[in-house]
Amino acid sequence: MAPRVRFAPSPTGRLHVGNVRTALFAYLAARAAGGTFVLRIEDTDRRRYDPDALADIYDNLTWLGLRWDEGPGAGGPHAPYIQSERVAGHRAVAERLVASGHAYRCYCDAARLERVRATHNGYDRRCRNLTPEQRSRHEEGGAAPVIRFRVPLEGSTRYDDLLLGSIERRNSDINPDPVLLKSDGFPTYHLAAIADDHDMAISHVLRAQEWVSSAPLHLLIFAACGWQPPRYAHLPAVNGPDGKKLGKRHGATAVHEFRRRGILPEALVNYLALLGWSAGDDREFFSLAELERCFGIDRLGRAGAVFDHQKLEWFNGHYIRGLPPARLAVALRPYLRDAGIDVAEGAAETALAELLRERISVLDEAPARAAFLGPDRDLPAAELVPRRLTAAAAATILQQASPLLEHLPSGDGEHALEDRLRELARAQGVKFGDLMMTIRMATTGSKVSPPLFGSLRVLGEQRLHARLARALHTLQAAAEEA
RNA sequence: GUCUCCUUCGUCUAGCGGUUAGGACACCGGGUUUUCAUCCCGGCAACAGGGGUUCGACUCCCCUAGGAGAUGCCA
Repeated sequence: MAPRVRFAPSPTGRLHVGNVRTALFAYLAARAAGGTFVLRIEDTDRRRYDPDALADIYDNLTWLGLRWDEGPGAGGPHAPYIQSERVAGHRAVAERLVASGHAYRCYCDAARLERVRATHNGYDRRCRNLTPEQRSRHEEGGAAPVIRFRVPLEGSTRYDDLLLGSIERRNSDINPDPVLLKSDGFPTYHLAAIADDHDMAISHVLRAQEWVSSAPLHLLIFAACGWQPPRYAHLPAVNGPDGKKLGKRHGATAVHEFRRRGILPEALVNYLALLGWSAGDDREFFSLAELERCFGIDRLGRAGAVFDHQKLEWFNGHYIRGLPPARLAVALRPYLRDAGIDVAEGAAETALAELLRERISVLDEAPARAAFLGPDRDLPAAELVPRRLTAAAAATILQQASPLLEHLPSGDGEHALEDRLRELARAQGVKFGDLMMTIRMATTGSKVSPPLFGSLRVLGEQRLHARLARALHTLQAAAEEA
C-alpha cells in the first residue's frame, strides 16, 4: 500500500532547519514510494500559539518546494488538518479511555506536581486509584481535572523502529501516567498525535529523535485504543558546532533567515538532504526531483549531525553559478537596491549578474562585490598608486589609457582592447598587471573588482571617464609634489 | 539520578569480514589568470578505548568512556 507520511509542526516559532529537514525526509519518503504527504498543524498549545509562525510554516515549505497533498489549503479526505479544530474527537477518545479503564482523571494542581517532581521521577500517580467518593469530593471542589494515561506497571513495550531497529522499554521506565487531556480541554501531543495519525491513516511517522523515549508510550496508547500503530523512524538530531541540539544560540537557524540572506531553496534542500542521508555513492548534487526518485529511509544515518554553514554556502555558490544570468539578475535586485546600488533593469543588470555569479556564494554578498557601482568619490593618491608604481607612472598610464577606453567593446572586441593595453604597458615598461591595477584603482576605487572590462561597461562610459579624469588630476598633483 | 539512543578525517559522509579506509566542505600548497573569484591539480587529516568471535575485524558480540535526548497540564 502506498504510504501516507505526515509532517506535523507546531506553530510556536519560525520553521527551523532541524524541523525542515524532518519535513524534507517525510516528504521524500512519501514521494519516493508514490505515497501521500500530509501536513498537519499541531496547535494544541494555546499559550505558545503564534499566527506568524503558522504563516511561516506554509510560506517556507512552499518556498522549498515541499508541496503537501493533504493539509491546510490543500484539503483532503481527513480534514480538518488543524489540530485545534479536532479537539472534540480528541476529547471523545480520552473519555473512551477513561471508560475502558486505560485512563483516569487527575486532580493534582501545579504546585503539588512541582513538589512531587522534585522527589519523584515524574508524577507519583496519586490519583490513579481514587475511590468514587474521593473523586466526587474533588469534583465538588471545582478543580478542573486532567486525564492521564494509565501506564502499565508491569511488562515492557517493544517495537521495531525503521531506523533504530528494535526498541524495548520496561513499562515501569515509561513516563508515569502522562497527561492526555489538559485541564483546558485541549489534548497533549501524546493524545492528539496518536488520534490524528490514526484518523488520517498515517502509515509512516518520521520524527525527531527526541521522541524515541516516548515511542513506547505511544504504542501503548494505540493498543489501548485498539488501533494499529504506524511505523516509526526516529531521525537523529541536527546539532550546532558545540554538538548540542541546534537552537537560538547557534546563529541563524530559521529557514526565513537563510532565505533572507540569499540562500537558494535548491541549495538548502540539497544540503539538508545530505545531512543524515546519502545515496550510498559519492554524489553531492541532488535536485528535489532526483531526491524524490532515489530517497530511501534505509539510507538514513543514525548519528546526530552538525550543521555546517560553510558547506551550505558552498552548495549555494554552486547553484548560484548554475543560474542563468538573467534570472540571477532578478534575484539580485532587492539586495542591490537595498544597498543603494542602482543598475538599470535588462542588459546592464544581466551583465552585472554575470560578473558576480562566480564571486558570491550567498546573494547578500552581492552589494560588497558591486561596491564599485556606488557613488563616485575622491580617492587619495595612496589609493590610486599600485605598490610597484609611482604616482607619476600611474598618471602617465591613465593619461595614455583613457583614449583607448573611449569606447568599451564587448565580446571579441575585448581582446583587441587588451592587446592595445598590453602594448601600452610594454611601451611604458610596466607589467600588464600593474597597468590594469592602475586603471582598476582609479575606476573602481579598489584593488579588488570583478573583471575590469565588464565592470567598466556596467559602470558606463560617462562615469568611467569622470572617474579617470578625477584620478588623473589627483595623481598629477601628487606627482608634482613628489 | 533514572531511562533511551548515538560514536569513521575539524565537519558531512561511503564502507554492510579481506580496501593503500573512498568522496565532499574547510584548511594548506601549486596551476590558469588583469586583481578577486571560478576552475583544475596536489597535500594534510579518521575507524573513541578495552575485551571477545573469527584464519582475518571499521564492519558481529560484550564492557568502559564520551556525547546527545527524555524525564512538563511544550511539542
